Amino acid sequence: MTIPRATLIEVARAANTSKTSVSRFFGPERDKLSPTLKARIDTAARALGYQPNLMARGLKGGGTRLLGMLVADIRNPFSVAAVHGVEQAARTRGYSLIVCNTGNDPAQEQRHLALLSAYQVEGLVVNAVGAPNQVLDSLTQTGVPVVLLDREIPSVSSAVVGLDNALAIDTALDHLVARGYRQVLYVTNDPATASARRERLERFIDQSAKRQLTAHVQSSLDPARLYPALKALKTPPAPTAVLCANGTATLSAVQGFQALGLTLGAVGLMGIDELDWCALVGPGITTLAQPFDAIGEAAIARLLDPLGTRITDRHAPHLLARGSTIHPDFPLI
Amino acid sequence: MTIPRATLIEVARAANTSKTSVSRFFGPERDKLSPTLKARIDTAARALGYQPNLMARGLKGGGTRLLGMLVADIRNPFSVAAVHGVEQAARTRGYSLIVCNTGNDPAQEQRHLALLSAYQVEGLVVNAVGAPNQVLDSLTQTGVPVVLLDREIPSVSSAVVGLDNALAIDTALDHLVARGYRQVLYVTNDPATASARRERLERFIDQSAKRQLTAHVQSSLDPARLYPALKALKTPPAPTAVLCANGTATLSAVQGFQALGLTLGAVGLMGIDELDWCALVGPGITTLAQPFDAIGEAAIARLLDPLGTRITDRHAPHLLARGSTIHPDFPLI
DNA sequence: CTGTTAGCGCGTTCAT
DNA sequence: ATGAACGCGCTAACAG
Repeated sequence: MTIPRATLIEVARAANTSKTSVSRFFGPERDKLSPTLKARIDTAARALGYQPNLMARGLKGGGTRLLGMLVADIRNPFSVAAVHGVEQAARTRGYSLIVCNTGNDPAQEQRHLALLSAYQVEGLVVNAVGAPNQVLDSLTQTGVPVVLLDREIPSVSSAVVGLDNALAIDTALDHLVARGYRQVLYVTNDPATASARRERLERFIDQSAKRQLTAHVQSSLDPARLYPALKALKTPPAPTAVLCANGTATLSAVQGFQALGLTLGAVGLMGIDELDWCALVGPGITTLAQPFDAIGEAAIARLLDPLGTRITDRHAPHLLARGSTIHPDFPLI
Repeated sequence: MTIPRATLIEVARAANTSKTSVSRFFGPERDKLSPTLKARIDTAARALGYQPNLMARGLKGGGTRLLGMLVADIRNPFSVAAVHGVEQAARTRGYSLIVCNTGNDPAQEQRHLALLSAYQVEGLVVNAVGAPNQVLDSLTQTGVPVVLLDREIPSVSSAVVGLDNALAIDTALDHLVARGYRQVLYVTNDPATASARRERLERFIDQSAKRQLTAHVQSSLDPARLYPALKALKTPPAPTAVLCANGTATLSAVQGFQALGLTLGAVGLMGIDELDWCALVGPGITTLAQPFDAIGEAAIARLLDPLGTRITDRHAPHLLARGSTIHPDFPLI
């Protein structure tokens, strides 16, 4: 009982005209049609419930108006926000987005990349997990623009769009210093696997020294390694804060605080990435929010406006100061 | 400097054979080729970096292997989990997913539906916000299977896959009763706009009566209306709990608890939908988690296995009991 | 302004 | 086992 979908030809027949005119009616050349013809086509198309087949259109060279996005882990709030930002920007320009989740698996990443290319996407936003050089190179070679989101890939020269990591670290340290903390433990998950984590870590080491802070680094979120590091903060020699490299690290740190009975504020806590619950835990957790709308817009702009050399790739974070960085000895006025 | 993507014909030429053989090589008829030919084609294709054009394939009737998913609000954790579940199930069967976010806007919903149909998706998973009867009907009429996720649509007969709402409410009430609560405030956002909310609310009214609980309903999350309702719970006549219809309601309730100084447990709190932070707030918030893997799998099964009449559409929640439903007068043994 | 013709890249008969 | 020819739905020259 399934009626096949109406085609251009059927509409043309019903409207007593040719394919071309109908095609024009749905394209940018609609003006070049006489009012009478337009009316005829309109009624015919409406009556048949006609909808252009975007696939066939893409075949000829009209473009698929499809963009691909590769995400490391869709369940990570960072990815969700990024997808949303990119999607918004894409829709604004009349593009749709195929989102693929790699689940942090490089093999999946390769497969999905191949798949997206097979779907003739006109551009690709990649939040990489592995280093799919080959695929990406062959892709750019065929003229498909690629933008890297948050993470760069060794030997891939595409633009990287994301947070200004150096500025983020600087902002965080400035805030912690202003709030009276003199010693900082930096908590991050494996810096080897993502360029953004490396950038942040390096900047932290560099700038904490410049600010004369006592700095420590904990580069594993495994409780067996993280908790001892936190425990050492219980009776600190100076006001001490924990700075978390991203949302995942913040989550682990908060769990650690609760498990070990640390008091938010007495030991400061601050994280990069804003999460739903950061305002809810205890006195609220101070965070640096990423401007995902701007980032998504920039990614799409890089993809679709090849001329745009003045596009901002590195975006400033937004500080959300809350109770977790108020030390009891330095209450706010 | 962009080299156009290699086509079937070019591979054929390079391998000194015909289009057909190359086509067979990439299709299910690969066995029907002689080993020598297979080898020739393989090297040629590899050398040219050939990848079949899935768009062109779809044109002839081979199917696009594309599925569409429409989501009410991608930033809602419910949607994220649902997308993930559906995507997993789709990939397992070799299908890709175009995810469209309606942002709770019925107009956008209509547009995206039209778009997905234009992309020749072979099936559609819809988490509706409005009531796009027309589009959906014409879609099913052309043979595109549709599955409704969580929310049914008036006068659309497609299967609805999601949580077993009645069972969820029953489970919640049983838990609250077992934990000693005798009075329950049910907090929900507008029940008019989503069938799942209605189902839950009705079941709550029905079953709370059956269990001889004193029941109240608060059907707005606006602080101006919600907070007074919560305030009334501060000095309750009997052990009282708040039951939240979904993650959004839980968030609002927690904020209310904090703003009004209610103690979790002394006033019980329980929510449908598990969220990252539920384990972190105070003594932890008791929730009912939705089994999204099973739900996604069921949705895809309904779409792709037309024979499957034994598919389970309504799925049992998973109780995560935590401290927010431990009343001080009834500590656990 | 409008219609005619020729592909786009691929799967699919139907021959060989 | 292999290849030639046709058509999918549409857009892009190219006429009128």
